[in-house]
Amino acid sequence: MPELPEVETVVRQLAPGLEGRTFTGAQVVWPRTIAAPGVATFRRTLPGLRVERLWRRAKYIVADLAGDDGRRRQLTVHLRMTGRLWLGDDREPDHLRVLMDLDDGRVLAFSDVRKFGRVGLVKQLDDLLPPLGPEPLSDDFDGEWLARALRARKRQLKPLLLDQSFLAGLGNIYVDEALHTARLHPLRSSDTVPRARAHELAEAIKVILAGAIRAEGSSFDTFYRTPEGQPGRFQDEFRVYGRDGRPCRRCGATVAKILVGQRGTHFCRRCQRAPRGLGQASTG
DNA sequence: CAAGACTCCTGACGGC
DNA sequence: TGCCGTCAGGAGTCTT
Repeated sequence: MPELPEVETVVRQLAPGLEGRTFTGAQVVWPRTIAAPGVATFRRTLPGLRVERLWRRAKYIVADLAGDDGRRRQLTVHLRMTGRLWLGDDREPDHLRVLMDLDDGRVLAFSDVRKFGRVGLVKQLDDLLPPLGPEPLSDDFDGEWLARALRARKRQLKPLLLDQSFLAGLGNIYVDEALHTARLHPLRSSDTVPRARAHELAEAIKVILAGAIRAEGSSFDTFYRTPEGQPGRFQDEFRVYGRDGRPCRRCGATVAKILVGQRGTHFCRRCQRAPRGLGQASTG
């Protein structure tokens, strides 16, 4: 599922072909995909708006738009689970949800098997984006910040790191990978993490995300593909995600899978010690 | 505030 | 072969 590295890859591949182009029209195949405004307003507003810059915030793809008449808007795309965004051809005719025409004759296409993805068009980004924590690859996020932030809360690490208002961009895969690298149990309470381990976790998050971006994301099923149609390569470097029942790549113990907050959670019982007060029963 | 359940969706997959 | 139940999960919402 697209997380920060996958969304970043989409932005990097699309930006050169999209920046400078002007939208000329739009078709909405599945109305609920449009988060804002209404479908009619979306279709009426988009034509004439030129893409000044394509960038990413958390897992949102954002296009800054400007019209000759001085209008300013921002187009947002959230891929959620199975959304795909690409430029140009008529590849993948199935599951198309929104088609946005460009002045060079190409189309910015959004497809989405499970229909969770959303496209928005707003005057101000704050009108659409929920509260978001810092970007994990920015200087705003480091071991010191994380140590304090963990201590200020009292929440299980896994759900906390998935919480976009705490830290932006992580999803199920990279949280499991980062906790494994930092040898922290997913159910451990955030306020019990020692300062040094918080620094390790922050470093793990940065290293893993950067590595995943270099590998153009992770593709372990048929869903995520880059805008150029290629699968990512980071799945080959997974340490725990999807590896339940197989040996831990660090210590050889069998990787466990439990449910945490309705999400499959993979970890090594030997490398990632159960926190005090959590018996075997509650750790799966 | 924390945590769990529920919802939105479809396709893949296991069992019979 | 086909039918049915289950599972997967990002994130918003609601309940405990």
